Amino acid sequence: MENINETLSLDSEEKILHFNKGEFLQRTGVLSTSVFLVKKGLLRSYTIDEKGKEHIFMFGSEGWIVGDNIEPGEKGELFIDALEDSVVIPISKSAPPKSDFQKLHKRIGVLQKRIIMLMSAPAIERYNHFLEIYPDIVRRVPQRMIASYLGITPQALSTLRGEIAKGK
Amino acid sequence: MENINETLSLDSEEKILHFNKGEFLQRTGVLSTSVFLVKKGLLRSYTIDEKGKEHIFMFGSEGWIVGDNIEPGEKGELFIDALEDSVVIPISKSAPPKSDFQKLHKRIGVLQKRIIMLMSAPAIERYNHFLEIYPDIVRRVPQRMIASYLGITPQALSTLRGEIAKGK
DNA sequence: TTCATTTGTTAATCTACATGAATGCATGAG
DNA sequence: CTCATGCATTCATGTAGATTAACAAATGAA
Repeated sequence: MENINETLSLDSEEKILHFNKGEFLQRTGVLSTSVFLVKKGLLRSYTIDEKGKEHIFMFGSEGWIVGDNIEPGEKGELFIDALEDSVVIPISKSAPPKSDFQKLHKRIGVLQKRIIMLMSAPAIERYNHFLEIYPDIVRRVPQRMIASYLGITPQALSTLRGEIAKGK
Repeated sequence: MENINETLSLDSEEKILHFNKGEFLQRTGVLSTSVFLVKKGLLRSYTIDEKGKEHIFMFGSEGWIVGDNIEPGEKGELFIDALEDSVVIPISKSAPPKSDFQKLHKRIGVLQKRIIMLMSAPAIERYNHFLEIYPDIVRRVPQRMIASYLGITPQALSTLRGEIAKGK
């Protein structure tokens, strides 16, 4: 569940892309053919539901892969944007480099844990787990985004943090 | 989100394992080195939380991969057992066959959708989505397992189904 | 600097779903 | 077959977290 920090084995040609804070790497409804390895900075992927509410799917800082794993040929269902100025390497989904089953397995492991916690753990435990897993990200993004990632409202997170502070 | 029905490209030696209904392929706390491609039958993977409650992580029928994607070298956190007599092919996580990024991406896609729905959709929508995705599985497992997969209690699912029936 | 926007906090109320318990049915082992 | 166990349903009650709203502090653009 920690960073993926081995270097990725890459094909011959290796594109590097720069995105400024606030720029979009992908929008919902657009064909999605690659995922992004973050070399520097911070990305986030998220959906917007029919009520207009944002749900953050993943954060991705240095070493992580951020992407929208929909069926090949389908339109993406996630927005991906840069929360900090970022440098990324796009990785094709259809013709990937030799690499890196381990990374994919790791990624699946993170999602696995997330699902289990969404189903079985109350918000406060999910928050504490988040703090363990992403100690740095907590300091890099506003709380409302962490709430969104946890699947709760900013108000609920605020209250919950108040209780932690008191209980300590 | 539908079955993964292309044939998997495999290494030279290809083990085939048989499990009877009720048998375990993996238990929590045991070293987990491979995932399982289901050729026939039906598997399920699940955790048991500290209150003793079961949470189904995935069902896997023909063509699906079922596994416990924890860090290499870590102990598994899922139980995997056979809900029907099953035939599976173990696939190593550390030295995988040449195959099949597409399959992994597909698998990630399913998890992605699941997380998004757990965060954003009420139980009834998750249930309807489940019916679309796994029309067959609904008939193959008891309802309490579907409830578990959806992250709700059997009672809640029952009530919810009653409402759907009335509303129709 | 000034003003507008975003952020975090607190509090009152509402609701989806959990919990616990009782009941009737189906199933499978002996 | 018979009985025990598991399963689905319904109901009464409890609760985590949503919603709405009001306000203060921080941030950022002109």
